[in-house]
Amino acid sequence: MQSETIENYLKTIYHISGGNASIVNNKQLADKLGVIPATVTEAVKKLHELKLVIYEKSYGTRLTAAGSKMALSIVRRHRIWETYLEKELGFGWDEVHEIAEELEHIKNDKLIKKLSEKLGHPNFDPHGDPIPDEKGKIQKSNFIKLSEARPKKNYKIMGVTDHSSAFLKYLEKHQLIIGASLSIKTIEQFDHSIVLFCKNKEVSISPKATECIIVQEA
Amino acid sequence: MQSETIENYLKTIYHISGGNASIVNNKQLADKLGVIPATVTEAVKKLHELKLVIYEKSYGTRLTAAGSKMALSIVRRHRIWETYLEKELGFGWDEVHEIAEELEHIKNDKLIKKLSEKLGHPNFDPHGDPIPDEKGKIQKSNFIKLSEARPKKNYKIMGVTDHSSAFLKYLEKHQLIIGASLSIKTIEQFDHSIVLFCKNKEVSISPKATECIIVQEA
DNA sequence: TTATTAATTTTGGCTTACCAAAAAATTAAT
DNA sequence: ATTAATTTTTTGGTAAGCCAAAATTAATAA
Ligand SMILES: [Mn+2]
Ligand SMILES: [Mn+2]
Ligand SMILES: [Mn+2]
Ligand SMILES: [Mn+2]
Repeated sequence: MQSETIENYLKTIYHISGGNASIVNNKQLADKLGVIPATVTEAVKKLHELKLVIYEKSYGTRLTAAGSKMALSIVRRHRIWETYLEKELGFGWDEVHEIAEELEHIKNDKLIKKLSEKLGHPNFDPHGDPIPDEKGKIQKSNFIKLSEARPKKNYKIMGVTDHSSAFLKYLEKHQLIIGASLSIKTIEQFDHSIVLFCKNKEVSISPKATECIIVQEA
Repeated sequence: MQSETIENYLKTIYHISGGNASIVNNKQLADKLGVIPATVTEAVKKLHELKLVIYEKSYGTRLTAAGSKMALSIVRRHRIWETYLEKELGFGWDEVHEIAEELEHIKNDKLIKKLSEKLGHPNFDPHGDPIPDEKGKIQKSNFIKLSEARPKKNYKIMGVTDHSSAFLKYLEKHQLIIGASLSIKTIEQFDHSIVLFCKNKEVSISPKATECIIVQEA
């Protein structure tokens, strides 16, 4: 199995399982990876052989300790590159994901070390996602989704879970960028859309969007 | 044919042909690419189909205009990355080639543009090799191999043609780095080894090494 | 000009990573 | 408890990129 393929599988398993090595099924993997489930079946069998996952037939797949370690290292590379592209090379936060998707596969520990160093060892990428350290440790946080926020309270935007250019541009338009402060005015009970104040303007955010914005109570 | 494979073939054809689209044979390609000639035969047939080379059976292969353009763009990416790794990230000139060998395949014009910009649009890489511009144009120079230098004259080291870590470390040991001035003391007629002065020290350089050092008359 | 050597191509085969379609198993709905 | 829908696996097949060995062609030496 080619290294880049392995890495994309491990990373995707990691992301779907939410970082806690919980079980992932073929359909989800197939969808995220853009292949059909039959292809996933073959792949996870091989990853099992490599002892990077535990694959139980007709049930699902989860990362082993070794697989988890590899996944974390790929996630680290991805997020370091995203941060570097934004901070050092002046790319927009909506542009970096796609490029990092390729750069993440360049395996040279010294390279990542130098990039991280130059950035002052950042803990979060431009989307607010935590960057695992060399050992794979991720900084804990009390972030919640905006959809879980309570009325009247104040929050700070810490990240996003949708990295698409369309979504990020939409956020920028409303000045809903990382670090911005906001307060919840009301939450519509019938459709869960949220009306909030940000930069002295009132904005109504759809439930789909509130699911993709990560905040921290201020 | 996968893009990375195509790129490595085109780049290698370009290098062997010395940049003038002259004919290249299978054996040379096979050696440089680390495959057997049979594999090259198959590959050049496909590249011919793609109109990137002209392949004439049992005779040889040369780049078309399109192939040449692609090759130049890969060479540009490679050398920009090498320069960036050395100048911005502090890698040694003996370390950058290997990493650039991977980075060169990331195709994002804006990325290369930003790197080049940050470096002030350099014309030469850490080994003294010219960096083609966005249009593929290469700066002309009057560089010669040290093996072609004349006694008594003074020269400046402009580059190397062997990028191996072993060779570059050997040069550093004798302070024969890019930009260094030297004068030729004598040239041994029987084996063509060269005795030269550099940094007030006399060094004898083997013919194999003089073939790999590029100089300019001072 | 033969004979020998070297380079090239052909043929047959392998592995990886994918897909399509059919079969089997699981899960959800009635 | 059946039926229907969904997910998963199996089976058969493809294209890319490689190799080994045999056959061909070209180049070199005798
Ligand atoms: Mn990837
Ligand atoms: Mn990110
Ligand atoms: Mn390469
Ligand atoms: Mn170079």
